[in-house]
Amino acid sequence: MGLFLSTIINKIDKKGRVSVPASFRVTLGSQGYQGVILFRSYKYPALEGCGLQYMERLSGSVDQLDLFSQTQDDFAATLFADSMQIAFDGEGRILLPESLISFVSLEDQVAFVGRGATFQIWNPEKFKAHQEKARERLASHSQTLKLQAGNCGPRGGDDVS
Amino acid sequence: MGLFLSTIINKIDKKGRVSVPASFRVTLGSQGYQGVILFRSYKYPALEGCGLQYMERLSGSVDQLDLFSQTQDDFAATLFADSMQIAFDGEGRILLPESLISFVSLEDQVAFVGRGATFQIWNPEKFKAHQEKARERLASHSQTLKLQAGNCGPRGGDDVS
DNA sequence: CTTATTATGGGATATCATGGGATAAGATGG
DNA sequence: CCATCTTATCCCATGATATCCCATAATAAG
Repeated sequence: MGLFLSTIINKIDKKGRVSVPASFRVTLGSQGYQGVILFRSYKYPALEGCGLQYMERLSGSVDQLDLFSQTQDDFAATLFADSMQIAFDGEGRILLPESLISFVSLEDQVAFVGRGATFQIWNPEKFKAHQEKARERLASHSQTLKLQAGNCGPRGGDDVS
Repeated sequence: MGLFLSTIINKIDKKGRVSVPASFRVTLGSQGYQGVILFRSYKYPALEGCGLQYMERLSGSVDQLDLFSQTQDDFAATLFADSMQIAFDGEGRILLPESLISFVSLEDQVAFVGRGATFQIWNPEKFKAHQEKARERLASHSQTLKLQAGNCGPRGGDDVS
């Protein structure tokens, strides 16, 4: 499974269509579905995005929780209920529902923000401010990162809440 | 087998008919029956919904419980005795029995709530409140979900918080 | 510099959701 | 067994919008 890298800003038109960056489309398509899964972030004014395979893995994780347990119920009520599966059109665009456009305060541009195994969709101005804060935090704490061994690539640690 | 995702709100008419969302109809139909299985939730003022194939798997799980045990009796009394198999009409609608409408306190709108392998039917206002509580519970316990391994083989899952 | 790919924009068509009415089927009573 | 009533099923129409198709401009790659 490929990675979502870079931050790419595309336009959203009057109908709510936006081109998904070509590199993201390749990574998404390799997961078995020509489209995206989107849901509202719980932490930021942004959308969380991933491919179908990633969502199926999440689904498998929820299934491994005890059937009918409170935790399973709560994940289902938030994660699946909030997710939208949106297919690419012939030109590699998706149509964003008005509810998600409002949630993210999109105007005429959309920022696709790669996050390794997943990506986010932001209002570009808001993301800029968010990124500055992230840089400041890393700099002030001199944060480091352990490089994972092997050829599976970084899989975990992505924020979906 | 596809996933039930999103929350879609449709109208219920005077006859008790409601359109099953097109994406749900596709997922349900792929399970071998053009219709839904519905039964009353024992935890929430909602209906549990699934496809025929899922109900068959549930049946297989209950069959593995001890014959005549209290648990098996209880499951049988709730899952099977209470279940209704309702076919789509020509326009992709189902007719909800008055007993289920009352149980869920439906007025003029119905929320179809995707939950991965199954879905629920709620009164939209009640679901909104329920979803907020679920978010709060997940946030307050900092619940995490181990991402199920993909095709990297049987390694330990990674946290997604 | 040329070609290919990607992104953008507009319009037509198909699908979905909604609403109403006719007909058929099932239940009930005589 | 038949008649009647109720309601489930089927059929049709309409409006909204999602999907599809096409063209053009911009950018990336060779």
